[in-house]
Amino acid sequence: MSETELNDRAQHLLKTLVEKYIEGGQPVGSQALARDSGLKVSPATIRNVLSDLESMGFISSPHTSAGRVPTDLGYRLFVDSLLTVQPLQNNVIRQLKAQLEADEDTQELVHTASSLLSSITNLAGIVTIPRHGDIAFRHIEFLSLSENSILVVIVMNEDEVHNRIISTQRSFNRSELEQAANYLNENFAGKDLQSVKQAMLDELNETKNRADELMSTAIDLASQALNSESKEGDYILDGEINLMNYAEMSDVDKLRMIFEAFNKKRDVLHLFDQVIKSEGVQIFIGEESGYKVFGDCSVISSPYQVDGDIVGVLGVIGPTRMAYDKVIPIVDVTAKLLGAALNQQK
Amino acid sequence: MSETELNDRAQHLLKTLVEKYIEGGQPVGSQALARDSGLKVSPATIRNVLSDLESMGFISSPHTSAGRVPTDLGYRLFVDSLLTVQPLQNNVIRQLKAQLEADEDTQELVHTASSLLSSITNLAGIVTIPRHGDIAFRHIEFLSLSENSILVVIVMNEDEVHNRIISTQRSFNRSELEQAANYLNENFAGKDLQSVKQAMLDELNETKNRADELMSTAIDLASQALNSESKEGDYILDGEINLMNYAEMSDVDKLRMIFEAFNKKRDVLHLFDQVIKSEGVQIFIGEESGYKVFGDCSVISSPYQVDGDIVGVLGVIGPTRMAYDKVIPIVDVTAKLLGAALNQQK
DNA sequence: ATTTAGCACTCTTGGCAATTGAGTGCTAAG
DNA sequence: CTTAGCACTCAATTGCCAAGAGTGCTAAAT
Repeated sequence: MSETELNDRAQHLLKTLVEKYIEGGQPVGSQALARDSGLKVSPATIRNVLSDLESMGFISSPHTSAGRVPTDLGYRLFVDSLLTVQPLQNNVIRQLKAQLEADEDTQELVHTASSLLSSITNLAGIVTIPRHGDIAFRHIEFLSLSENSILVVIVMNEDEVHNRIISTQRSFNRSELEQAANYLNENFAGKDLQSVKQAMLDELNETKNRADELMSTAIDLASQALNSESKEGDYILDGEINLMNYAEMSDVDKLRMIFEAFNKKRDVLHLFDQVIKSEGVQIFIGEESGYKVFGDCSVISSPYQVDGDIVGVLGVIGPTRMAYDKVIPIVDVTAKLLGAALNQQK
Repeated sequence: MSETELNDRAQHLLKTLVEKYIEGGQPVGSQALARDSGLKVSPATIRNVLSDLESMGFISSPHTSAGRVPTDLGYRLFVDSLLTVQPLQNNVIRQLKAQLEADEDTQELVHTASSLLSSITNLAGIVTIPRHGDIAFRHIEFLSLSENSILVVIVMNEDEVHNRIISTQRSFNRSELEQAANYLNENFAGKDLQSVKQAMLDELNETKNRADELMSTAIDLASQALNSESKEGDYILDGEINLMNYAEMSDVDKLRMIFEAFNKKRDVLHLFDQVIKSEGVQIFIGEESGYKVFGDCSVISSPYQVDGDIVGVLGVIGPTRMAYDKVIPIVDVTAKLLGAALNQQK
């Protein structure tokens, strides 16, 4: 059989093989398949099929006398066209909904989502901090801390509070700071962050001419604080420890590298950048992710949206051998429910 | 030899044994000791001494034909009276100082301290959030988010900003909120948090009579927000991953339990509670900590103080077999420098 | 009384078959 | 195209042996 297309039987066998391997973690042999596939064929026949599947790259055997194990490609075919996803249990949905709706602010929400993902799937849960295309400046407050340091509190969007301490050349008294804050609040509240920045810069040039030092400094301070607020992507991780439960992660070295990657964040964010562009659940299997560290892992992820705009990505990461049928719908609805909860908050 | 007191030679041998074991990680035998102890005695003599040390519980042998390994008790004697601590290199002190002084706020400082501890020692660094006996109320701000939720921003002490969203029965307009904030800021700024709370409660009763609804609500809001601010002990952990580098931690199960303990925080905080009461560096070796999870770990910790008051604890945690002579002084000076940096910030 | 050499003993470690068992690939017959 | 039969491969286990490290004990030496 040298066709490129797989016939039904081959597909069915691949499917049961992957299912059995996911369940048991042991290489699956022809006997076991003959017994459990439901097909009325002998092990020998199955061996022929397996041999084909192997030469097509869907499965491989660790060594001669072991059974077969799915390759990344095998998993790929499995999730793309063989998988029958488990319908999500109602109580899981209810649990998710209840927990997410209880939260009051964005930060909490993101944490809860991450924690729910990890605890329900027993994998590591990741949720990126949502970033709105238009960050609306809302309110600013200056507080003098000492001679030459000022605490700036900025509220953006609905409920995001940021605070930064900035150093100044000279000291300001309370009324100066109050005036500056008032000025900024009255003129810029509700405006888009980008345009605020621009307006501030323009203003800065103008006021410099007018030598209105206070305003100039106020603007300076605010934009300093705003600038350093471009944290540009961060995520909340939860349940990394779950990964330690899996046999395929029993190598401490591998584990360490994965944990290091989590700490550095760069790679994970990069990976998620690809997800943010597309809709729906996205799956990276093993090497597909492009990162060697995650060579034995799969990532199941989905963007989530507020107001129809994608504002972030969430997902789970775990061993390649994971229960895709259960995890995929969980990631899917969590993304939807998180979006809904964020929407409601407005 | 059945004395309870150890003679000089026995002490010296225990010392070199511990040193050699810390260095090499292998059980140390009589030959090795005869060679490296500097004593002019034969292995046979040393064996006699080792036998005594073993029966006194300071060392033990994994099996008959292996050398000896220090027990927790052996380590204890070692750190208590045999250890010669390494004087800290000047450039390490300079590095610590420079990095800590660069930080502007308490949060940053605590993070930096934790990160420095872990990176210098290659162990896990822990720093508890400082807690001042008198938390001074400084400034409050209300911002209406929606119909029935209000964002409360409270600044306490020098630079600690907390924000909370609270739900309200009815909606407030901007000037109402401004008035309320002004009232609180004018009357309570600078006061101790406890007395503010009390004053607020008193005020609340009064104003209820006067039916001054706005003030009453303002006070209510503020105290609600303040109440939920009693997070009562938390710490910043850094470099857990370092622990994965040690051979004695190569058991994934053990590692997982330790990481779980870090996540739950309870046990670590409990342990640190004992440190906060005493001055100077405190060491828990293996089982001494009282927590099975840390049975193979030692904790080296020290309280740190601001204005002469102990406000927190920092330390490192790592395998029992660690370089005590180097780590102890590092923890010591880090505690002092963190205290100094916090002081300076005021 | 302490130290030490000598020696028997114990226990781990590594290497080297031998055996077992699972699973395969091939071939020839159905 | 399917399947029974069979030889073959390879990992995993077992038992065994030798080497090496280190000990404890005893008896002699200091």
